[in-house]
Amino acid sequence: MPKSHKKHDIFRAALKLFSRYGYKKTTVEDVAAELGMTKSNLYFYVASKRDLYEQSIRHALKQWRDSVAAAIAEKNDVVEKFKVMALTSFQYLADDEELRSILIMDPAIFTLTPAEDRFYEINQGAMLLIKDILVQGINEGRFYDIDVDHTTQFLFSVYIMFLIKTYIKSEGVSAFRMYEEGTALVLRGLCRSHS
Amino acid sequence: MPKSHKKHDIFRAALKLFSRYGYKKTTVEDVAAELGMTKSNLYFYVASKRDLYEQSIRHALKQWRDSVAAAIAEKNDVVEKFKVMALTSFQYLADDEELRSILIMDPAIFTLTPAEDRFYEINQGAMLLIKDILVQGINEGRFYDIDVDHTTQFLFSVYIMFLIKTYIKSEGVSAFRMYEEGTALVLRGLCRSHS
DNA sequence: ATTTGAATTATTGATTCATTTGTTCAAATA
DNA sequence: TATTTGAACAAATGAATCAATAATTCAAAT
Repeated sequence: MPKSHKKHDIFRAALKLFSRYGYKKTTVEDVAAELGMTKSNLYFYVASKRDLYEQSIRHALKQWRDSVAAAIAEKNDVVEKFKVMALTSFQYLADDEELRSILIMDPAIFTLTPAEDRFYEINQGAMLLIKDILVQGINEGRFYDIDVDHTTQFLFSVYIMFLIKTYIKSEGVSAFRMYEEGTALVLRGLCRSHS
Repeated sequence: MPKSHKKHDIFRAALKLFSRYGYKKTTVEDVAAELGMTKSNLYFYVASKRDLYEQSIRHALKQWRDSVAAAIAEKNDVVEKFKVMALTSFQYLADDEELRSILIMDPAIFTLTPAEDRFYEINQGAMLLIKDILVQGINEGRFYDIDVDHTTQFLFSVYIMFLIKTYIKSEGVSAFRMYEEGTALVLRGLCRSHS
């Protein structure tokens, strides 16, 4: 079995247990047992319990981002791209119960501030998805000639805020309606002409 | 001295000490001493240490809201009102160092979720300021015919988010530029015609 | 109506200790 | 060589205790 696939199994097993019992209550031995190996062998793949935890989350976050990127790639029209991005990136969490559960137990994973973001590179990748759409919209003359970087940061912050509101604190339906209304408002603020 | 003015003094003194030492490190006796009274007498005005703390914050938050309301009342044009609201409500904290300091020590004062908001009524008042502007804009035909309640919630959430980013985590200048860019974007999304 | 001193009750912080859990590593195995 | 193991060691944790500090009450005084 290739090592990368083995790591995939490890991270998925770890995520499963961490999401059920939380970081503290989950022992390295629990994870090893779930994988049918000894705990000392787990240390062949990760540096520490903390490392196992962070890498497991990293792994899940990357899958999320790639899934959104794939959905965007299917569209050509900028406005469609924007809408798909807003929707799928938001909906994704509804399906991954384990990741959602971890996020609730460890809300610091979603931070409003880049400086204390443990998953900075991954989120940078997510912001790039937004930025590319803004750039395309501006180049095609469909979006106003805005400050791309600051608007990207603005939109990403709003997005993170809604994830927190919807999934971490669970405002559910109400937050989703706000998200719809907000997305529409923002899209009007971006587009030169409205249909 | 009227009782309400006495309470004002008490809350201001308490805020001063709480902002300097934090909730735990500040004793009821410290506050009493600052006011030149005994701690048992302080209990004539408040129910508990917690009550003293919460009321002090409540007091400060009300002043803030009233200050913003006054600034808005000076303008007639909706767009001007919106701009003034966005600016003064954001700038206010820059001047009240004590409140800012408390907010940093107790970030839960600003929550993204109404359900766990200890200062719900006060924030409802703040949201009313936004709502009134939206209603005026729609009635005058200058804003799109949006869902007022959800848009109000959306804008208030975005506003709180920026307060957190700017004053609690201190992203300072960068966050302020985002706020400007965001405000402009939102205003374009609201307005029917752009100049 | 407001203030006080003294007494009571509730919290907190420091300390200890037994137990669990995280981590390392030399030797074994495939 | 890459992976796995068991045994040993080190670090973290939770429970229990206790003294000190701080919160709260209240009858009496102003």
